[in-house]
Amino acid sequence: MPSHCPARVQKNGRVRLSEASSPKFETKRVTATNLGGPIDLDKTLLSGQVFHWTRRADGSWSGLLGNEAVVVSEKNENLVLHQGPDDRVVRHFALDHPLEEIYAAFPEEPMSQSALAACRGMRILRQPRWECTAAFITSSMKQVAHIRSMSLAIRSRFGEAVDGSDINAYPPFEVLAKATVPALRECGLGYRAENLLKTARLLADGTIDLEAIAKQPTARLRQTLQMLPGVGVKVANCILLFAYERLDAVPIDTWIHRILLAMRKGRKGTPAQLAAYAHRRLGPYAGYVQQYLFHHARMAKRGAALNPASVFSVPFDSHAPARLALRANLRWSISKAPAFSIVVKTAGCGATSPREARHQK
DNA sequence: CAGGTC
DNA sequence: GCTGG
Repeated sequence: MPSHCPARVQKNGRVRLSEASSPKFETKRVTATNLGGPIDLDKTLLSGQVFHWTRRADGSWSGLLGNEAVVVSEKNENLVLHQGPDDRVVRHFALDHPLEEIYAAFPEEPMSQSALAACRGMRILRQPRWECTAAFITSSMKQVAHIRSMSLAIRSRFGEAVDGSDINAYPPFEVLAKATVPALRECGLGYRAENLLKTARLLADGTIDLEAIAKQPTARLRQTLQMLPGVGVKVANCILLFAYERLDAVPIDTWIHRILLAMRKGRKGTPAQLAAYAHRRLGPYAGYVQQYLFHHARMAKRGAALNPASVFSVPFDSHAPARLALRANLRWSISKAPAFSIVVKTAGCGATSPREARHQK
């Protein structure tokens, strides 16, 4: 692709954002009728599955798909493509995922239904394998915002400029394989630098081929991925879900861990037992359910900081009306659906404050 | 204290 | 055990 053209993009990255959105780029409208279902772009790109996209003042999003600049926005719940290769963009945003079928498979359980009501339209992307693998190797014990800053730092330092984009492409593993631990640490990786470097080298010398292993069944693929340094069971599940379209894979991080405990009314268990429970309880699209629960819980906490009463003192049952209204006429203009409470011990439908929940842990 | 790993 | 939002 044309990524070797001399970049019009300066190093300071402050390139003609206005030009990228100027009328010289034809605006194509991707409608639900010809290309699949609707999408909630904000929720999709803010849910911590991909980290380099930037929301602009006008609400559109700019990012990269491999080595190609992409600009998209949302209109009437449809994806609007302003710039980028349409076929690949549509595939990336997974507009063919059968959302209604997926929603029908969501568990009849208050937290899942609450998350569904709040996050309708959020899609799980089909991400490039290496970029996704690398991003989640750097993710351990990091906040989403910092994973993003590490990704951008690595792109800026090691990646190639992309015509029409203000950020660089993610460097191929062949490039990172030749990097050094100190250089990677300067991108903010800390102890993760060594893992990313070792993984890049394993891929560069052909020990593991991220494309070739895609045909492995999920359990085996998970084991294969865990051969990479820095990839444990949680990160492996993230890669399975976000880069190998294994929609039943359930990454269990601290958020999902707490939520699963709440679903089990506080009953603990080994990691394997919780994973088994998650698959039983969350169903065939467990990975989708997981992503909705994750994003909703994070947003609920953010809201709680602003207005604690509005989020955490809502009993589960109070969501029922909104839920029913939703199902009645599949409209999803609910951007302010009530959040669920995360409680470890639920006595009836009593509200539990976040502080109490924490103490009960 | 944070989307864990070894 | 690294490190920043």
